Amino acid sequence: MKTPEELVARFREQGYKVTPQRQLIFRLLNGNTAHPTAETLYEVAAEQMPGISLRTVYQTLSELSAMGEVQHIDLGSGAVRFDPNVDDHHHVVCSTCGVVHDVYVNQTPLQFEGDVEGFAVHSTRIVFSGECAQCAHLSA
Amino acid sequence: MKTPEELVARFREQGYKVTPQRQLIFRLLNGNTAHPTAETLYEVAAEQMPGISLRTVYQTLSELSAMGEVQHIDLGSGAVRFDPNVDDHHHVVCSTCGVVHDVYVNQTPLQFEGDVEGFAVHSTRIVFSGECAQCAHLSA
DNA sequence: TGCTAATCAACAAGTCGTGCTAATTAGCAA
DNA sequence: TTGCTAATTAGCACGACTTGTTGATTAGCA
Ligand SMILES: [Mn+2]
Ligand SMILES: [Mn+2]
Ligand SMILES: [Zn+2]
Ligand SMILES: [Zn+2]
Repeated sequence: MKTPEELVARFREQGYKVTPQRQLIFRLLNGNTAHPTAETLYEVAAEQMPGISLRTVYQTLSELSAMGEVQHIDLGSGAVRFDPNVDDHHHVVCSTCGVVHDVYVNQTPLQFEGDVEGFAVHSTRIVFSGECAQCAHLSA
Repeated sequence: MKTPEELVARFREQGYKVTPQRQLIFRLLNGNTAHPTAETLYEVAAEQMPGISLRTVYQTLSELSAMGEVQHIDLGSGAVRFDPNVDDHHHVVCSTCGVVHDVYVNQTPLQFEGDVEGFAVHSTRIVFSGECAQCAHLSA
């Protein structure tokens, strides 16, 4: 994702108004590695701006997604998570606590075999599931 | 997934009754590579057994899933898909028509780097997205 | 044969996300 | 500064998917 300042410029170029709500969301996403859901982002936003609506958070995330500034990640476990990291990367997910971390896989593009003659791969998503160090500690 | 005959035995062992509905679902899943949703499986089932309920299809799929006989795959695009293939395999998905095919990746386990000290990987899911040969043909 | 699980219809509910409306606010261009 | 119009808000509804519940009926199997 671009910096909040660059996003402000980008939004103005596109004819979108630069509102305090949007700017707050830009700042909250900037450098955010938590892979938040819209809901959790809303909760943090509401602390700094009581009265902001969940609807607006969803709306701004959709705009950023359409602009390619954030990625949305569906791990199949409830709500979609939003990721300001749009580099080519993948994820590890702790099955116990649900934490999500970025990982980088360098053997890509991956080779595969199967009955998929002529299939043109555009993107590859890898999700590693398991148990994080903290959860392993607690259960030990 | 085991064969329908083996599943019948397995269900009886577990104290589950072997009903015509369950047996039909066993047969419909056997060798099924379509990665159907509960709904699509229900539609096919209803042709052969008018009156079977969607609820029962969901129920039986849950039982099979709990027994490890089917896998459920959430591609983040609507309903969960069910897969009687429980081998270690992965999927290609056509973004245009939604078709899902099995693929096998042999350079697993994959290496990755990131801020994930001490994370124990239990499973890896890979989804290749792109365009299938048929869709490429039609759009050309 | 009889106990009990399974099924069914019908409906509700929960989660996630979007749509809509009407009123208010406020960004920004002229 | 003014004025057009987008944006926000509250509030409610809805759609998709899945599970829960209830009460009546069916049927598996010991
Ligand atoms: Mn990420
Ligand atoms: Mn499969
Ligand atoms: Zn954990
Ligand atoms: Zn296709």
